[in-house]
Amino acid sequence: MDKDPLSRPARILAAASRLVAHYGFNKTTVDDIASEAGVSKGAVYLEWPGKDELFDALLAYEMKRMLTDYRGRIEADPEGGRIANLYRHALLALHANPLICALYVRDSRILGDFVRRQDVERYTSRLLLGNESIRQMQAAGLLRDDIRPETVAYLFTIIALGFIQVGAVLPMQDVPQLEEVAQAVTRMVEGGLAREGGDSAAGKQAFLKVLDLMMEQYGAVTGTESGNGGAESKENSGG
Amino acid sequence: MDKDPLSRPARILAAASRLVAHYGFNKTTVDDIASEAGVSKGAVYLEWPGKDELFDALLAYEMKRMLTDYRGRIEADPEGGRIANLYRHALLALHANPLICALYVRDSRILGDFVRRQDVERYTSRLLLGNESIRQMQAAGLLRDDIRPETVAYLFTIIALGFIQVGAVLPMQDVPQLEEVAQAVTRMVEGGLAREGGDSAAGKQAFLKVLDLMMEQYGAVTGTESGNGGAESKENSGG
DNA sequence: ATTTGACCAGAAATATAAAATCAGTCATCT
DNA sequence: AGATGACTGATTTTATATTTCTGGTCAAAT
Repeated sequence: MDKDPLSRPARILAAASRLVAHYGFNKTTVDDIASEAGVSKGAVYLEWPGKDELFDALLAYEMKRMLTDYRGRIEADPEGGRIANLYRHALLALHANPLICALYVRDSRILGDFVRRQDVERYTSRLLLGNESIRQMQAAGLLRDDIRPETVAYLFTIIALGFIQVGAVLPMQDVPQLEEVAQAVTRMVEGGLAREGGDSAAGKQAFLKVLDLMMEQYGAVTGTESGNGGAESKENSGG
Repeated sequence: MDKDPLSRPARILAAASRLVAHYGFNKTTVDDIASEAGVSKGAVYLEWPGKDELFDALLAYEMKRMLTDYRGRIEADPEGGRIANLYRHALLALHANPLICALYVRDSRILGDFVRRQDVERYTSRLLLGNESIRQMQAAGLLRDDIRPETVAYLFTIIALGFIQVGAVLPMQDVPQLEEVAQAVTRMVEGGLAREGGDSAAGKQAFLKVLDLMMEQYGAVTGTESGNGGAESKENSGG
């Protein structure tokens, strides 16, 4: 721990991520973040003009981590271009990032007053598979086209919502492994929405391009140069 | 309105249902309920010893309404015994009853302090398709048996959760019709979880028996003798 | 025998003041 | 320059007093 490879802003964001994901925006002070990152409070204000801007940068940082994770999962999957796998990886990448989950479901315990001051819509609006991507999948013959793209997007939103919140609101006695649930969702999407014989490889490439565009949206967040952000392998199943 | 066919306790419960669904348990006073029902406060205490007991009766009343509605939908559907339709009707019956929805997702804005004093688990635990029913469906050859019943139940819970909450947490720009979403869910379940060639009629009969058992659990709530409770045709799609 | 609504005690909401916390600054140190 | 942390005013939290509200009762009315 004597030499942290991450740049200072990245260390601050990582510290903020840990604290905010646990205590929420309101209960996390700039002092907390600074000492967690091993710097002084002044150092934080050398990077960002205020707490709101830091939190803005944090969300962009986490979004990039999540998208990087998502991209990795798709690339590693030979059938990653199929709609069911695309959605499955989206669910898992989302699930692996508590802060983006909180953002997605607008968890006011985490977002606190920030949700009132800032516009969180721009993050959640094109978070999962958007209407355009779904249309693309239909064009590539990977998704049935006798169902409106808006309906598919809505359905995907519903399942993602439930997927994220089920642990928090329903402490069920028998919680299956995360992988098991993800497989069941995949099977449902594959069986009910996918189309046979589409060009999976083309679909993957097309979607990776969409992901790249989304990544660009969040700009070069200060201090994410070292590594991909390390968002992988954070999958605990229970709630 | 000069002669209400409902008995007094039923009128009180119906009034309570309207008020509690809108204002929540905490903000609905016994006086409010009494005047909404057109009786005095004393009359309420002639039926139930206290507010908690009234609310208990209200939940049982609404549960019976929802189950009656559910039963009606299944009976009216020639293919109502298939797992996808069974689940679809469950979603729609659930969606049509705001109070049971609130109970299902433990909406503290509606349940208020009641959730702390009373055990709401006993309602939600066997609300939707339970593990036993799912096993039954597998035995009847209507559901693939290469997936654990617990996983199916969990998946159904996830989708129901998202289905209920999507309107509240995500004011999307393009909200499809309720029927359209329900059909998409049906298609997914049918394509991904159902099995070809099971005995649909037997499945329906078996499940109707389960429903009857559930209904019995909630006993003869005072004042539900007239009609089935009138839970049908209350489907607005938006949130 | 039913039903009512004024009444009461305790709970909840509101108001006010005192204490603690925190976002942001900047003189100082390295 | 680069970084720090004591300092400050505004905000939040805590504590306390006061008022309003509401669950439950019961003598009186129907």
